[in-house]
Amino acid sequence: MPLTLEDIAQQAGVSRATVSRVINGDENVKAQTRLRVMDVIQQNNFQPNIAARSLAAGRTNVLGLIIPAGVSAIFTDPYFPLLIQGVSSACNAKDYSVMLWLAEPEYERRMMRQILHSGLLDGVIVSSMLMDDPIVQSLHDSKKPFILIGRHPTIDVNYLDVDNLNGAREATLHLLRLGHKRVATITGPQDMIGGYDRFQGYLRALEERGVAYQPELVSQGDFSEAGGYTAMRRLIPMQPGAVFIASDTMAEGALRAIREAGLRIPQDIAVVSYDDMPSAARSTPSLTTVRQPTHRMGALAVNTLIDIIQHPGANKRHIVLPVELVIRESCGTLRT
Amino acid sequence: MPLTLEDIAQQAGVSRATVSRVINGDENVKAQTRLRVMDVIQQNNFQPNIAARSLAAGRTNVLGLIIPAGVSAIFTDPYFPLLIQGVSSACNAKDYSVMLWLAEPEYERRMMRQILHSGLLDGVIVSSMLMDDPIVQSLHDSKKPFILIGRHPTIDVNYLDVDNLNGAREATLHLLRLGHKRVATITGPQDMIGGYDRFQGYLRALEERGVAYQPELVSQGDFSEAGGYTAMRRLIPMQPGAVFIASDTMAEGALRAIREAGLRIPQDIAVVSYDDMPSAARSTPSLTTVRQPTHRMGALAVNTLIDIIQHPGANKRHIVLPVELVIRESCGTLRT
DNA sequence: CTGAAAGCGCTTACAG
DNA sequence: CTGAAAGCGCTTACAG
Repeated sequence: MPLTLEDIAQQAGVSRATVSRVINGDENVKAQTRLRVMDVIQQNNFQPNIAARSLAAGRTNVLGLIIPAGVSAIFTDPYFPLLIQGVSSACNAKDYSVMLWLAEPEYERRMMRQILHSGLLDGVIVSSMLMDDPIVQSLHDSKKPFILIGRHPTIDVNYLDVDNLNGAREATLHLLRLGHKRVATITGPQDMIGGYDRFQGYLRALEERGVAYQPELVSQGDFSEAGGYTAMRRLIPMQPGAVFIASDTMAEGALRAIREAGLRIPQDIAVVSYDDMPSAARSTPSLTTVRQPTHRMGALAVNTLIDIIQHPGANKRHIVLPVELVIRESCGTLRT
Repeated sequence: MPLTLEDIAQQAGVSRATVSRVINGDENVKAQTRLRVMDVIQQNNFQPNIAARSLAAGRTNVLGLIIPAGVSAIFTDPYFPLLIQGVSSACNAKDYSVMLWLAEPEYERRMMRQILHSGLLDGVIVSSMLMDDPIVQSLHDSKKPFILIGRHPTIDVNYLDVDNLNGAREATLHLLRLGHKRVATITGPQDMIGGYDRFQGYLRALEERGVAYQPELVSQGDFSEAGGYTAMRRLIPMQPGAVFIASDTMAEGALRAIREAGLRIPQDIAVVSYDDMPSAARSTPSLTTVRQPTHRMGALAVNTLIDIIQHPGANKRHIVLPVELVIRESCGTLRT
């Protein structure tokens, strides 16, 4: 049987209240007592029972990470492993644990009940949700601390995002400045905020340069490799000279479609994409892409959420990280 | 405030013991009472407090999934998302939740304490461990139910595996039967059981066909795309006519290296790989590969683990799933 | 078939 | 600075 507070207390010659105070960093313990208790804890490799703590104190040091399972990109996009790694790593450092929820529609009610009422989670991180997903409203209506990765267009929530609009705008401007007239785009799903904002950034760039928006140069993808492939095949007959693609993973699929059509990159079609995943530099040709700090976002979401938990009354956090265009081969150079 | 058992009991006009029995499927409740109680539960969307249940009953309906964070392939190999999805999905169906532990060496002691002593987990699934990882021994020494994905060479544990040796053997035999003399291999790490067994399968095939083993035709990878690339570059000067690669993801890297060297697939170098990830069929050329049911393995691990939890005394489970060679373009056809 | 009661292992006012 | 005690919300022998 695992040891209990009581066991430690006996060995240290104090009450279990004192042991509890030591463990929870309460100031009001004599330094000498503290040391003695910590010694005994160390020696026994003691770990307090989380369930008991949760019941008594109402906290568990467990955070939930919710990702919709429906997103087909979850299998092909390194975004998710990177994000999960960032979340996990920050949790470890802060003595929190991660509960992973792949949100499947058929279990959504169960999931929300568990999250909101089971008392298992101190807070929740939500990533890559559809904008109209009722989960966000449910969380917002509850007392449960949570943070979105990706801003929300209508509900005032804590969120962490990258500057998608400006990233996409810069990427598109770069292609326009290189002299391309027919700059197409492969978008993400328009019901995901990241997909939406990146498309808006594309439009903004066209507008700034006085280039007319041409609907036939827009092809919607789903952030997956296969979706990028299909979207590019629809685009090729429109003879774009360049294309801004809303994710590296879709770009991989698009490159495949371009190659199959017997066209060259960047000579026939120049490409700029988004994410700067580790694979972008290894691609053939290497991808010019907008770098976002995915791993760091995961970690920052954790730290912000913990801060939210500890300061329940504070204002909503709106954190927007800058992005950066990384220029490689796929966009080509100035057309002369 | 969330409702408690007591609230439900009052509304239903019974004691909280009876409500508890209904929730936990105890037979000894009159059908009529059961219906009444279930009605009240439904109406209130009641969810029992997990911490309290855990403390009282010693179970949480939470399973842990441990994956070593050190594996570089975790970012590039769709194996992990697929496995996680399988685990998550099966847990949802069985009313369990998933705690994800990316095992980072610096936090390993903390992790083991939490897993073994915090009372948070009913059981643990461990995937892709190094063979000599002390986690396995720690779990084995504890009372905590657990199952390995991938067999263990020396410790008698519950495990679920695919027939790696025979899969690799079939893959290699296929290349030999096509008439190749110099069949190379890119292995996985030899301190991971999957990497080891697949290399043994390669050796077995050579032996069966009376082909001498040539160490210069063996190049070790790490299950990542980049590792496959590097390993293939070492192999190309040895002029292999074919290569068996221990994962699809490494094969992607190897294809890149072969292309860069100006060689054709399969005409100059034939390729067979392992996993049959969704990307294998989309690759150019499409990959001949050994199919393993990754998603199903995740789900089966969950169901087996739950069974282990419910039958603590039973014999150790050793489940080995069959694999199947899927023939596509990358292996070419009979040389004439 | 049902209820009263003990107890799971913590935290935290409260009193000193 | 420390301890005795109440209480968190469940489960489960035990008694009837």
